[in-house]
Amino acid sequence: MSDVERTGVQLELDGLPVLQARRRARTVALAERAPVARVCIDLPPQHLDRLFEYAVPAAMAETAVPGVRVKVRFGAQDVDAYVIERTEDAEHDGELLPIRRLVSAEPVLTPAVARLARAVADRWAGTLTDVLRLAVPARHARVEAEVETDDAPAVVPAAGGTAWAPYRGGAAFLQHVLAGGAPRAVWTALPGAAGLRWPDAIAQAVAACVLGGRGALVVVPDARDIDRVLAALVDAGIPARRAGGRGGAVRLAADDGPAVRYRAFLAALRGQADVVVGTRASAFAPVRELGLVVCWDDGDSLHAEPRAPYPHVREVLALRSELEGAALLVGGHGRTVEAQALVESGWAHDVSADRPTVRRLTPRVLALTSTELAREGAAAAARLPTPAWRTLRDRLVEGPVLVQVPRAGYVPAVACGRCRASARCGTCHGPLGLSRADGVPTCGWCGRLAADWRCLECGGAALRSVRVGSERTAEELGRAFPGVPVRVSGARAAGGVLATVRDAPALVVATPGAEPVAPGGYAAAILLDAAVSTAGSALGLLPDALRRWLAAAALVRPSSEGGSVLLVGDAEERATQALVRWDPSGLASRELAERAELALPPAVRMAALVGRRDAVLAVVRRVDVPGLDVLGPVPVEQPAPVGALEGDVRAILRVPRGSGAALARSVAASMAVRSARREGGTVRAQLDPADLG
DNA sequence: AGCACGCCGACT
DNA sequence: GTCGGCGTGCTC
Repeated sequence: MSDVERTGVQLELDGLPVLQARRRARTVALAERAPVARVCIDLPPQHLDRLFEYAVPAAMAETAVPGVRVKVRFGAQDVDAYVIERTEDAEHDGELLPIRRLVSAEPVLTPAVARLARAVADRWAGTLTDVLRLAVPARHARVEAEVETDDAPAVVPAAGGTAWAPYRGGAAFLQHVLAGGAPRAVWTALPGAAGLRWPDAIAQAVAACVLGGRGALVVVPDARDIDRVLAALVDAGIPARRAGGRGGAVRLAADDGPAVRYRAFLAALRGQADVVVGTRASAFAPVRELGLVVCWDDGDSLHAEPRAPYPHVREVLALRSELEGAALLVGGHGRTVEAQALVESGWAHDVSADRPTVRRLTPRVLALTSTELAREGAAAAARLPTPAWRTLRDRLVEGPVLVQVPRAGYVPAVACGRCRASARCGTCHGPLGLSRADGVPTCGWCGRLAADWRCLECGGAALRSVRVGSERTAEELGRAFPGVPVRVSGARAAGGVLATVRDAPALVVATPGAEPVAPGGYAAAILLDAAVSTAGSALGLLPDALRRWLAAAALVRPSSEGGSVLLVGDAEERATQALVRWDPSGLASRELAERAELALPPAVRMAALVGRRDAVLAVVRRVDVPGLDVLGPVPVEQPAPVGALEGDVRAILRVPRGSGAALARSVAASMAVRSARREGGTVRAQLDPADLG
């Protein structure tokens, strides 16, 4: 191509209309080297998910580099785009339009992240544009222009891995990371003394990585966990990055606001920070020379991205570790079936403690089921049976006691006092609940008050509680233990989620995931309403219930210090035993075997297609993969899940595990045909759907 | 997505 | 005879 391009008058060719007449003749001097930019256009339709080529004007020869945002003319509109690569020659045979404008000279999309985003789009049958919207934060021009002086001292991490001592393979993992390797580990974390807990273990792994000259990325479920890891990183010699400094860690969370988020993003991009600790979207953070990626508590639903194409942090980081030659650490107190599959396929090492170590570090765990309580007589039926009450009383002398309640609120569900039928809203048939002792029952779906409620089954007018929430529990315990302070922690609690509580006698009532940390460990934990946690038929229900119990139990002192955990209620037997034995991988392994027998994920790969019936059927018909099994479509359950409308159907596509990539490719192709033809309605395609119902 | 072109119904 | 419906096709 010549360095001066004439986008000239297009004459009629045989049979071709004068389509290109609007490309006005204009002379643009082009870049001498690599005058072609291949760009990803920011438009949603699936059939536009490919690169388009534009000419690079000479004025942008040095600035329109891969990764920068540009404006280009696409059809009749000006659209945003990312330069993905620069090449000498165009593949497109036809005139190339010049890039119109450079939005910013900052190459925010690194080649590594661009490759990852492409792989994620392919894996989840989505578009590159959709993934880039998750991966790259909104630009903040003022932050981008901030200049820094270079005066802060460089960061020198400390060597050491004491927090890994309890785990078989832990020291080897760290050694391998330090030496520049890319080991993959699934880790079951245990409780420990201050300085030896999961944030410390992660911090020490990160320190080994940084000491070995590479950057690290830690993704945790929520902001509170970010703070815990950052605090542990300070102890490991990696302080928060200071302006003007080299090295250190930054927090990257969407709810920090655009300026703070973009500043942290730029610090990683520019290599000023070598450690990123963040939530979900930070799985795509542009860490330089990435040596280690960590996914903490991969069973937490916050790791599942709710926006298309619905990627999961664990899987994104697994992909990333392969693409960038980085080590992978997937850890938690529990063990997900998916993580167990990584171990059993031989892809990742199991890093966990042997039985004596587990017994030494964990509290004593007891299950108070109705069989255990049979000899207690009438008191057995109580929500807080006598043995649990005794434990509370005895352990409260030693320090704080944690009470985990599966439900928030006061009385989230009520039933007819006469016939026990669950109380439903007279208008929409949603579930009724109480928010206060003297309150009127309220519908959980439409919010209507049910002042003059009558049972639809028997006409009774009296209500009874069937589920008791954290607020009511706190009230009851306060009465049972007068003089003991009661704290409530939860997203919907008056004081919100508490990060810590003092090492003094107190009753700490928390919903799962909102348990505050007691620096010296809780004296005991009571896990209430165990039956609620394992009721239902959702996939992964048991390992998930165990994960929530273990998260609370892991905050309790070891049995040698009197620490004890009581599970109260008749939960599912295997989950109960797994807690008593503190054996999450055993439960996950059995669950995995069962899934293989029933042809359920992760033994197979699935795609869910949700939308109007004819639209879903059209997409399904074009999917062609060897071994494809089409289930449904069936009407989606009520209330409809997020994004689904009433009357929508869902089809499930199932293929053998090895055909997962082909399934994603075929679904994406069918969705592309759909968008090109503008078939009506909406169809949401989701690979590895979390809620299989 | 947006906009061109192209082929069939009710009207200045 | 035209103006205009929205069904395909294309956009570097």
